[in-house]
Amino acid sequence: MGRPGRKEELLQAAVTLFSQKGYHATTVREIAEACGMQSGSIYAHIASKEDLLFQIVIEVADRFMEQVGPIARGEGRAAVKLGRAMAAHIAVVTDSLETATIFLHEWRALSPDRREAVAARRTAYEELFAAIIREGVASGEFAPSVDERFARLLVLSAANWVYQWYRPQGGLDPTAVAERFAELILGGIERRGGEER
Amino acid sequence: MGRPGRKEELLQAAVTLFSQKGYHATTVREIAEACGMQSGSIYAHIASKEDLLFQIVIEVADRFMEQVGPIARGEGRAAVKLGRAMAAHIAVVTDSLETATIFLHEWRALSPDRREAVAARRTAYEELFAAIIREGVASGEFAPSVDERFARLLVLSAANWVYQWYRPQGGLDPTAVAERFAELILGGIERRGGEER
DNA sequence: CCTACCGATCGGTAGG
DNA sequence: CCTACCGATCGGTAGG
Repeated sequence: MGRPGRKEELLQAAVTLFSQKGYHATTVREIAEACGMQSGSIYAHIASKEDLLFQIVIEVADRFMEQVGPIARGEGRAAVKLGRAMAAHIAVVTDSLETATIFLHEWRALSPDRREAVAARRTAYEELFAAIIREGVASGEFAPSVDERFARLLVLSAANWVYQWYRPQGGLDPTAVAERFAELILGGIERRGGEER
Repeated sequence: MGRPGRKEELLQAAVTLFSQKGYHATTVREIAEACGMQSGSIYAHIASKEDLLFQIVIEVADRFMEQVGPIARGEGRAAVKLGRAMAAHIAVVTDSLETATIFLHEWRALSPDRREAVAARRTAYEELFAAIIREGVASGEFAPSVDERFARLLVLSAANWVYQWYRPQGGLDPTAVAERFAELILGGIERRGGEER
């Protein structure tokens, strides 16, 4: 045992270290030291190093789903929903940059069983975006030529890759990031016949 | 010494292992074993495990530059050049999927000096795409509202993320992948006033 | 949560 | 390129 919240301290230390150096390059000794305890003591709180990774990954996967799910299932024009879904996704990435980095970068380090569990959640999540795109095409908001799979990949590529370049100190508002991407993806970069979009 | 080409064998084994398990999870013993030698013998050919990683990363970085550089510096409409540049980039990713995965995923494992050298090449490379976008905006091909940075990020996010989902067995032609992305990015997904794009 | 320690394994070297 | 081996360090455990 020990004081409560001690496991959260370990998780937080693991988040910082895993996101900075990667899972394999981080040692349990470093995690323990960051919490002021001996390396062996860590196992009074967790079963294994991989458990820490798994908890981190699952938590952020759930967060993506919680934030984007209601938007995708809600009412409204597809273009608006797509913009909101992107904003919600990007907000999760930027607000939890370290955790999101681990989710997107370190899931390979999980054991096969757990990796599969994560992959299943991920597929379900991506389907939220696919559904919005399908709606837009069906309603005529989006061009009939739009390929559901590639449109989804484009949206999620841009939204995921944010973890690679976004730095909070950059002073860039997550909402602004999402808006620019949504504008580009919805309208395209080529000049239109008129000038509006 | 030893028979020539032995270093290339080691590099190839490292490529496979680094791309599958990651740099830190790969041991020099595995690399040596894949080439039928003892772990200590590897150091007759290379100075360190990190040297293998660095060579792999630099080679593919150069390949991106060689393939896309002439397109970016060449003549033609910006929209055409952007499509070609994307196609060239994606072809490098798909043709060298393992190497590209290491380049995009494992460069963090490099020592600070080498990481910086890679970052510098990367910045120069990204500038190729920025230049094409600038051209398109300047010539009026692209909308004046197009943000150079975000357009570049959108293009490179989609083109880079390919390594995360592309599988050669999928039977998907790299050219087709690039064409779909280019079409979506140039034209947008919203239906236009007319029906063409 | 500490002390003490485990078996395994790591990247790399010496000396041929 | 092998044999033999190094010091260090790894994730994790026993027994309080």
